[in-house]
Amino acid sequence: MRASRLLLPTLRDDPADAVAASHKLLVRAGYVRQVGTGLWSFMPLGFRTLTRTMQVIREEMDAIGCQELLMPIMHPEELWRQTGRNEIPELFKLTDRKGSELVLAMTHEETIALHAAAEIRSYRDLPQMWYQFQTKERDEPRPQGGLLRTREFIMKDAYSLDRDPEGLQRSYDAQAGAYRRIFERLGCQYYEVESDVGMMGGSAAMEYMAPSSAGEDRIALSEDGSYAANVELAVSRPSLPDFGPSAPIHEIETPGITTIEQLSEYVGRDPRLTAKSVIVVPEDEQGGIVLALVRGDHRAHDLKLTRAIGGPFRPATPEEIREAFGAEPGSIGAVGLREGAVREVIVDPVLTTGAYLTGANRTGWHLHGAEFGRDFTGRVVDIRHVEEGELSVETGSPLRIEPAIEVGNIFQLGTRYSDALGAKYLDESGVEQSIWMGSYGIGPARTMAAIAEQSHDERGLIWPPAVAPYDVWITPIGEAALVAADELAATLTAEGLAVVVDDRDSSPGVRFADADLIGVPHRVTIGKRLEKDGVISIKRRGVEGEQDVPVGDGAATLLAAISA
RNA sequence: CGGGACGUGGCGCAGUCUGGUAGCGCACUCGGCUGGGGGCCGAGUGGUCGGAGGUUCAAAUCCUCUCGUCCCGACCA
Repeated sequence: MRASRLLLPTLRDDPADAVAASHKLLVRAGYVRQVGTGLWSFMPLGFRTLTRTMQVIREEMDAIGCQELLMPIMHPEELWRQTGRNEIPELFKLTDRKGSELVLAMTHEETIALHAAAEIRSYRDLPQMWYQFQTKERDEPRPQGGLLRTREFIMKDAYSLDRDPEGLQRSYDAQAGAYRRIFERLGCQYYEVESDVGMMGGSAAMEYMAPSSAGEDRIALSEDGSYAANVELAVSRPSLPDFGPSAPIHEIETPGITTIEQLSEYVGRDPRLTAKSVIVVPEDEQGGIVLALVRGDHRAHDLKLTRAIGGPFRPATPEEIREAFGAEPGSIGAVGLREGAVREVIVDPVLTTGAYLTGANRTGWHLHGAEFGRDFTGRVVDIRHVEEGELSVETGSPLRIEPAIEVGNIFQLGTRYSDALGAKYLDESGVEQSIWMGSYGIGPARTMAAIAEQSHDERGLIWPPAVAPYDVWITPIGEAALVAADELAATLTAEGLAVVVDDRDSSPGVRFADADLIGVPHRVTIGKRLEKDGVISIKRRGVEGEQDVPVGDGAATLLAAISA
């Protein structure tokens, strides 16, 4: 392919509104263009990389016996009412000319369960695995970072149908294996981590996380590699203070002390010997205040606390705190609460051993030596934010916390969707049973962006070979060089490679800069040295130095490098 | 949803405070030189200053409303 015929809308400057590296580079290199907030076109270059990414995914899905199909984006809202997911705020809704209510699918569990209900009759029909590449629509509160978070995106979504939990586990494991091979082949560095089931519901879930500073998620990883989890549900062993002997609880005066730091300093005790009161108001009809207790040096994790409460919440106002506890914020604790002051006390498990310094519910006073069970109580739920340096529960290996981009996930859904839509089968003894479902997603465009985040330099993108839009970029300098370039391109193309001959009339420097920005793995320069020495230069993107080879060996050298 | 910022040729920006004939760089077109890292010279094309309303002799500039986009906090491939 001649570059002069390609749409290569490269930009010299970073787009002004871009922050993420992948956003800047994919726009600058001419891969994508924005249509609106969270809405992107894939230009020809970008579409090639997207297509190659999807092809790797397709091959690995096919390899585990997952069958490709295609379902519509627009669904009757009634279908979503059956699972209650029509209430999700991210769901786009519309009405047709007859007044029928429709939704734009954000995922396809309902549709799969609908088809399973209609087509699966017997245990002999199971197991099944189906997948598609289909557009998803999500009314995101905040699209972000170019391709990293969009309102419309193509997802590879796969679904498994099994007769029982054991079958589901086998399908889930097969998908996990395929996912590892996919990210491996794509050249996307990733971690497989335990994750929250979120809006999908279900029993088990893992996320495939591409480490990147642009990531919105945080994952906890043990140094020995044995533990990896999203901080949304990560657990750890915190360091323990020396509690000393148990003593009766007693009040101490702490004038003007409102923070853990002040308290710890004032009484001269380790912050790990204090308990912190987090006071929140659940945003539901039930009303009331929740008092959540974590150790003084710890933080409550919002999502963990949301799960513990069973729904969203907001911080309590100082007025609400004064009214419920009869004391100012900063002196609040769980000991000696009056009847009905709070809806519930939630206690982080760390606090169930030892004695703590905590608010006395009397302004300017704290309590020494409060012990769980003796002096205060509450529902024990892990709500603690795991911190860097804490130890893995299993092996005691230290944890580090890294930002990452969620590029894929797998869920064991169970029977939630099949029950809602009546997806059942008859077993060997003629008894009707629920179908066990799993769902498995990958965002190819987000994956592409994650790879761009992980693999670039100051000159531009550096694509892993599997996802590069072209395999070889040839820059001829001069008339004779162009002839040689076309010959080399023809040879390589016949071998199945995608090759660009940059015949544009720009100066060599401009063309080199474009080739580097676009990030094609192998670049060939054909110039003066062809006539002088009969050699051409081959350069690997992202690797220092060039290799001069006789023009006749060019194709063989490239083919060897590419198949290596 | 809360908070902040920005909309001026295709891209990146100045001009706005203090109203007075819309500018710079890049890109693009033509001619010439150049040809292994965004090269040089010359001549050009292209903008209802996001939109609407208002104030004024006069609005990119002041006022009101509105639309759009980005970033920071709660949600997810």
